Amino acid sequence: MTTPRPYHHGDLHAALIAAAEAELAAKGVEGFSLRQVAKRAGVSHAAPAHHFGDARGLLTALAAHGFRRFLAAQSLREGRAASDARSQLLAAGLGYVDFAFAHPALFRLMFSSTHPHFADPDLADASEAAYRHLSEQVAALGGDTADAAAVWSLAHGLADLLSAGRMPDLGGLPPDQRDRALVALMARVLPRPKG
Amino acid sequence: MTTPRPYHHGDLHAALIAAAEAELAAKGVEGFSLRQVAKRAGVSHAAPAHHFGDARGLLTALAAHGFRRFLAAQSLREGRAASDARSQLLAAGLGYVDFAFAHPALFRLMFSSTHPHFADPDLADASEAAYRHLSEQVAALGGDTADAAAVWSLAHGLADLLSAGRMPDLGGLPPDQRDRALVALMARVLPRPKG
DNA sequence: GCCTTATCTTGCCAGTGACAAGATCATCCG
DNA sequence: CGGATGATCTTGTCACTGGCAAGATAAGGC
Repeated sequence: MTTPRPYHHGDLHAALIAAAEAELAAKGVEGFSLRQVAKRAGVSHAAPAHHFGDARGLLTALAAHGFRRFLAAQSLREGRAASDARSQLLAAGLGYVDFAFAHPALFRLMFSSTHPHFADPDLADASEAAYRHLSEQVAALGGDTADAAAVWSLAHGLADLLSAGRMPDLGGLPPDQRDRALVALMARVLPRPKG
Repeated sequence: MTTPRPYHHGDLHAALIAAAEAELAAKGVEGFSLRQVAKRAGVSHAAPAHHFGDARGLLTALAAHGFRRFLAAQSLREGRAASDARSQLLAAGLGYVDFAFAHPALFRLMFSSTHPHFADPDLADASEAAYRHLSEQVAALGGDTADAAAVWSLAHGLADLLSAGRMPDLGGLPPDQRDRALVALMARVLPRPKG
């Protein structure tokens, strides 16, 4: 065999993001180590610097990648839901919680960390796209910015508390029952169809 | 003068918690350094170990201290509000957000960090007291556990997003307008007084 | 075919948390 | 009063971390 791994990796950029996500899931935001990421990717400890500058740069790229997958999680739920605006918004909310539940450390990196550089254009784009999606859905239901703030806060609070294990009663439910409970909660803050 | 600081500090336990809070506020959860805390308190880098074991132990104590002040922030608002159950619950919600806004790093340590040892009896007591306070207020309004989950999630989502600067429209408002907007949002999920 | 440039490695430095061993002090018990 | 015990604090060391500098290797332009 030998193939002692060529000096140039080929696609180290993508490999490092994948390794960083695995490292993040394993050790959490606080235990994240750049050198361990490099080891995971099979390169030397200084290799990431050339692609991302420093640890902050890598975490910024990872957060941006996370926001795109965050939207994808919502789209997945929307695709399985009825096409009316109300069902679509509730489905997006479930996707919001799905993502936080499935990737708690990444969710924290995206929403509860000061490490990523949020002014980075790529990250700003990705996070703004997520917010834009939400506000468009609320607008489609006839809601205003106050409605958007209510829906967002409730979904975010549920996602944050559930992913942190702070709501064991709700988080411990079987998936289908949990979904029904979440929908009932989120329905409370939807813009009223009339008056 | 001289008083070259006695070998024994006197109340290093409390001094370290105060120094840790200052360090946390200055550097955030991610940049927290035990050695810097020791330097702030004017003791050697190994002194904290005797009182808190390790860094995790110090952060655990700090989180517990934070939860007690968290409840105090709610009580402060409640004392200024009308005495009916509805006003009291809304006041507590404002206190919840006040605390997150005033101490964002500490709030993150309490709710979005894996560093504190949440099974620690002192910390568990303090955090359970906060949850108990909320659920009692919801019960006083005639609400059930679903109502409590809705109120908690909405208040928590608002606190988390506002303290992270993710809701500039709402967070940038002058305090009195912001309070009114927050009350209007939280009023949406209060248990309905009648059927 | 040579030179420039991008990619990756090795080696180094200051800073960190944990631990061990020793110094200082407070308190208890005779 | 005084010696012993234990709590408190310091100094020294270790492995590990992130960032930087210098060198090795490969790819691509001329």
